[in-house]
Amino acid sequence: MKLSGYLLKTIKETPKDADLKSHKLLLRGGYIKQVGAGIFTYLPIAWRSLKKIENIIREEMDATGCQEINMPVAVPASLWAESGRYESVGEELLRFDDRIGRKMVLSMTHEEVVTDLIRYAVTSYKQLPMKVYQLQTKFRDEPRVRGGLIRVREFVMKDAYSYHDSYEDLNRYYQEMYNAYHKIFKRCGINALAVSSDTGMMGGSGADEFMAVTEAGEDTLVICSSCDYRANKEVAKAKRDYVKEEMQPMEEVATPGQKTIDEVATFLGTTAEHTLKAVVYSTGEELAFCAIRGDLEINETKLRNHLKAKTIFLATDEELEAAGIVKGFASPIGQTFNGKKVRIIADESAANSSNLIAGGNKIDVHVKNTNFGRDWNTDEVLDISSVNEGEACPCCGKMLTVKRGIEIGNIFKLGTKYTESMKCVYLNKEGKEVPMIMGCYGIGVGRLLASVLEVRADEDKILWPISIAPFEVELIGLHKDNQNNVKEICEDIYGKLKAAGIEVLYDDRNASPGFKFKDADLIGSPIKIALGEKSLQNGGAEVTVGNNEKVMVALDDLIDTVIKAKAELYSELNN
RNA sequence: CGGGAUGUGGCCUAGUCCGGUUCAUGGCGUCUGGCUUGGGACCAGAAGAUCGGGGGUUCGAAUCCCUCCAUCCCGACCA
Repeated sequence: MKLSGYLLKTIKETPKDADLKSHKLLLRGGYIKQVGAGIFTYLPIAWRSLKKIENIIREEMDATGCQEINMPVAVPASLWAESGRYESVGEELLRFDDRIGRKMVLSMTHEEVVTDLIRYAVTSYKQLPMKVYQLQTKFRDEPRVRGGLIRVREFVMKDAYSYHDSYEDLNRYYQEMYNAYHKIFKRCGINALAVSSDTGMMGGSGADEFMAVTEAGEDTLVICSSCDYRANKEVAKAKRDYVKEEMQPMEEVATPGQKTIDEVATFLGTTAEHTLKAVVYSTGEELAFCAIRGDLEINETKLRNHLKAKTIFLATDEELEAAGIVKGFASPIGQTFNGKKVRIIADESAANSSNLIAGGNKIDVHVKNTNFGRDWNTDEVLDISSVNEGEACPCCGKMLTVKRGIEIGNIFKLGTKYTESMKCVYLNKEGKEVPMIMGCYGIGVGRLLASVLEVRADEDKILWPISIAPFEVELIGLHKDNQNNVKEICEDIYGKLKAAGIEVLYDDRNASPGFKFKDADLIGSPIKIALGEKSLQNGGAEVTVGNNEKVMVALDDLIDTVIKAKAELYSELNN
C-alpha cells in the first residue's frame, strides 16, 4: 500500500476529549473518528488491525472445534422475552418498534438467538457437544461510555457458545477455552491475567475474566503475592482472624455527636475493628440492614447477589426514618424497624467478633460489648465485605495485592439458565428429554486493540506487535522529485517486499522527512525502513526492528533481512 | 440517573468574570505559487465561524438570564 492516496489523517494536537493514552493515540494516529458518544468509525489502519485480531481469534476458536456462524443484530423481542431478559435487563438493551409495531431489540449479546438455533438444529446427545461462535456487532446503550474504545456502545465482539450433555464436558471445554484465550491474547501481545469473577446479568455457576493489567483499567483485581489466587474485587475474599474473647456485659455509653466509625473509635479510645458498623441498603422493595465490622466496607456486588436484586442503593433518609433507623447510631440490637420487614444481614466479620461497640439506636448513644447470638441475631450470615490491599489470601494466607485491569474477555459457565427457560433440550441415551448445559465466551475486539496500546505504547509512539500491526513493514521514502533515482529505488524495494509476501506501507508522499517519521511513529509498524540519499551514501537503507537500534543494511540484503526480522517477531509472540 | 466540567472555522485555542473599536485572536491543517527533503521546514497569497440550538434582557450579547442539546470526567450501572 502506498501512503499517497491512503485514507489516513494524523493530527499533531490531541483532541481535548481524549484522556486515556490509547484514546489519544488512536485519535492522533487517525485510527478512529468519533461519530457520537461511544460510537466510532474505524479508518483503514484501525480496520486492518481489527481484522488481524479477528483472524487470530478465528484460528484459535476453530482449533477448539468451534464453528463460525453469524447472527442478526436486530432481533424480535419475543426471543428475549422467552429467557426473561426482555424484562430483567435494564436500559442498556436498546428496544424499539419496527414499522408495524413489532417489538425489537438490538442484540447486546446472543444467548437467546443462538439457543433458538441450537434447539432447532440439535436434538440428540449424539450431536453434543456443539460449539459455535461469531464475530459480530453488538449494541449496548451504555449509561456511561469511557476512554475511546475502552467502553463503547457499538462494537465488534467475538461471542462463542457451547452446549453439552454434562457438567464434566462443559468443564472440559471451559478449560479448553481458557487456554485458547491465553493463546489469543499472547498472540496479540498481551499477557492477560485470568481472574474469578461475578456472573452478573449472564447468570450461571462460574466465570473468569481475562484482564489486561493497566492503571487505566476499570476493574480492581485482587491478586495473591504467593499462590495462584486471583479474583475480581467484586468476588474476592480474604482470610481474616476475628477477635474472639469472653463476652462482657453490654454497657451504654454517651457518644455525643460521634457519628462515624472513626469518630466513635477515637472517642472511646479504641480502633475501628472493635466496632460494628450498620449500613442500610434498599432494593427499592425491601431494606437490607447490614452489619459489618467497622474497619471493613460492604461489597455491593456480593450483597446484590445475595439479595438477588437487580440494583441496590443506600437507603434514603426517608426509608431509614420510616423503619425507625437512627442514622449514625444504628445497630441490629433490639431493632423493631417500626414493624416493617427489614432483613438483617451479618457479614462474617460482625458475627464472629466479640464485644464490639455498636450504635445505641438512640441519638448520641453507643453500646459497648455487643455480641452476635447473645445481643442480636439473624439467619443471614455471610461474606459481604470488600477485600483490601494487604489482607491475607483465602488460599494460602500470604499477602494480597491490588491492581487495575481492563476486561478484554470473559468465559461463563451458564449451566441451564437459558436452555431451561427456552426449552433447548435433547434426547439422552435413555430417550429422555433433558436441557443442554451451556457455556459462553466473549472477547471485545476493539477493546482488545485499545488495551494493547494501554499496556504497550508510549505516550506519543506506537509499536504494534507484528501480529496485529496495520502493516508489518513501513518503508519511509526520503526522496524529492526522484533526485538520484531515490524514488525509483524505493519503488523497486517496495515491489520486492510485496512480492516476498510482506505487508508493506510505502510512504511515498511529498512530505518532509520529519513529517514522515512522526507519522511512522503513530502507524507503529514493528519494522521500519528509512531509505534516502543519505542512507544510500552510507551503504543502503536503515532498518529499525521493534525497539532495537537502527541498523544499516545493504539494498541487496534488505529483503532477506526483513523476512528474517518478520519471522523472529512472529515467533516471539507465539513462543 | 447523581456530581463536576466544557461547547468559538476540520483540529487546538484567545476573548466570557467586568456586555460596546476584535460583528472574533493566534497556531495547526487545507488550497495556490515559490522554495525545500534525515525528526511534524520556510516565504507569499487564499478559502473557511450565523461564537452548540432556541428564547429572553439590552440601544447593543461570544460575553448576562432561562431553557434545551451535545461531549468529556467521577460515581451508579456494566454479557
